[in-house]
Amino acid sequence: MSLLEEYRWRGTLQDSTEGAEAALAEGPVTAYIGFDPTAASLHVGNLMPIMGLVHLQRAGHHPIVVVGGGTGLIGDPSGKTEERQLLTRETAAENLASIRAQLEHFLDFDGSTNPARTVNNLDWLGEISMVDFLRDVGKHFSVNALLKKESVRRRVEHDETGISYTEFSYALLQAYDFVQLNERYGCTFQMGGSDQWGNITAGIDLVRRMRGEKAYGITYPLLTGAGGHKFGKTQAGAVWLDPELTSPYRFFQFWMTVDDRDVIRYLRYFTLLGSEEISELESTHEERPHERTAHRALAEDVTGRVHGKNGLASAQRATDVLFGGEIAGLGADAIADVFADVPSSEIALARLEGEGTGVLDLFADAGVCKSRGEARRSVEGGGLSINNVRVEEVGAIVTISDTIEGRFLILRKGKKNYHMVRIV
RNA sequence: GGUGGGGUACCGAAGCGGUCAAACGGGGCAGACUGUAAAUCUGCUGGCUUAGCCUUCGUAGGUUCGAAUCCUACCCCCACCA
Repeated sequence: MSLLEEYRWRGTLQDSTEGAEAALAEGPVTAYIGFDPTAASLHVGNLMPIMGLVHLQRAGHHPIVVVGGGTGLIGDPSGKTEERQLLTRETAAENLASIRAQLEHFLDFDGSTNPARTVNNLDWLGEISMVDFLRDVGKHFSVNALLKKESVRRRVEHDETGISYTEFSYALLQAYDFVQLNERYGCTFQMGGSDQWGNITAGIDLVRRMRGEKAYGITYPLLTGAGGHKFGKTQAGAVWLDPELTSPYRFFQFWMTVDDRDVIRYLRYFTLLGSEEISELESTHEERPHERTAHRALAEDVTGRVHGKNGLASAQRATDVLFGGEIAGLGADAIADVFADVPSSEIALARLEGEGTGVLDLFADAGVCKSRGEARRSVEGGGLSINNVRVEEVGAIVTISDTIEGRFLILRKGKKNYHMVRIV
């Protein structure tokens, strides 16, 4: 199966420029995707492009990840209604390093035949002089055409926000990236989200004009969840790949609670499972949805890739206990293990001795509830429990005798928000 | 710069002297039902030492027994005009 056929059945091919398929069929090509170094970690929203590169590399092509240290300093106006906050060079460089580390879970950077590589476009954007840039690059762009670009026009038409000259120039920089990558690495492909179409074609044109070479582009669709929610956002914010920001347990749970209508699609997008396996999961899911087979497969595959065997194992252990068995039967050591990934806090032993501590304070201090008032309301609505026993009274008192072997308290809000309090 | 309109809780949006911690909708949280799903129904959605008290309606002052509501100044936004 060719690369584009792979993308097609997975539903991750939105569009491709003319001749792209033939060029890919001829032999290994070098292709790139750009990532914004706006944060020190990638999040699940970046998985689509990452998987795009994974398939590319598996098909024997050469992936290049461009972390936009230079363009990140400028800001892409696409999809933005307001001027962006600019990054500092230092931040961009730090973020780049940690992003690269995360990508190593997906791509092979050491293989001898077609290793992936990361490059920072600041390497050339930081060097070129204004005069050279305007003469060599700017000359090829018509302002008239730029003004017609959707991303620019929307901003130009809105007088209030407008667009700065800086962001207006963004498309030129990205196009110039393509030229540089073509020159340095023989790169002839660019991939990106469908909102990048304009930037990609601008790059292709510039490669043709400045380098006299034919280049291609393909785009993937922008992701939306079935409920119309933004993909990858939870009430707690983005779902990050960094275990410090989103624990493997939470990460696993994110996939376990995906809307039924999305789960098969996500299996195609975010796992390497083949079409037969996915079809099988699909029919299992349709016949016995309560078994959550498809969700489990999705969560296991993605969590395993991002957090490794150990991360996946601990997330699964916690999930099995929390959503299957009883906490009551477990010893403190087993609990410590299971809850290693669950959010936790500490409480002084002294507060549980004698008088003990009120449940409202306990939940508020642990951060499970934002305030005592919220804790009170949750108790009234029957939403809180300690060690899986529902809290019935607003005035309930917790003492050392309620703890698990004097070491832990397991707080829960709602059905799936667990929190461990360690007694110190 | 001129004229008119406006800034209310997470968002949108009512309120226009007391009965306003502020209608309604969305979102969020929780409960029920299920399957850790969706849909639906129900409750909650400023804080606290909770029959009460405290802080909130752009900012700062003022009038009044009493202000989100009236007055003054300032800041910001929107529309039209220049």
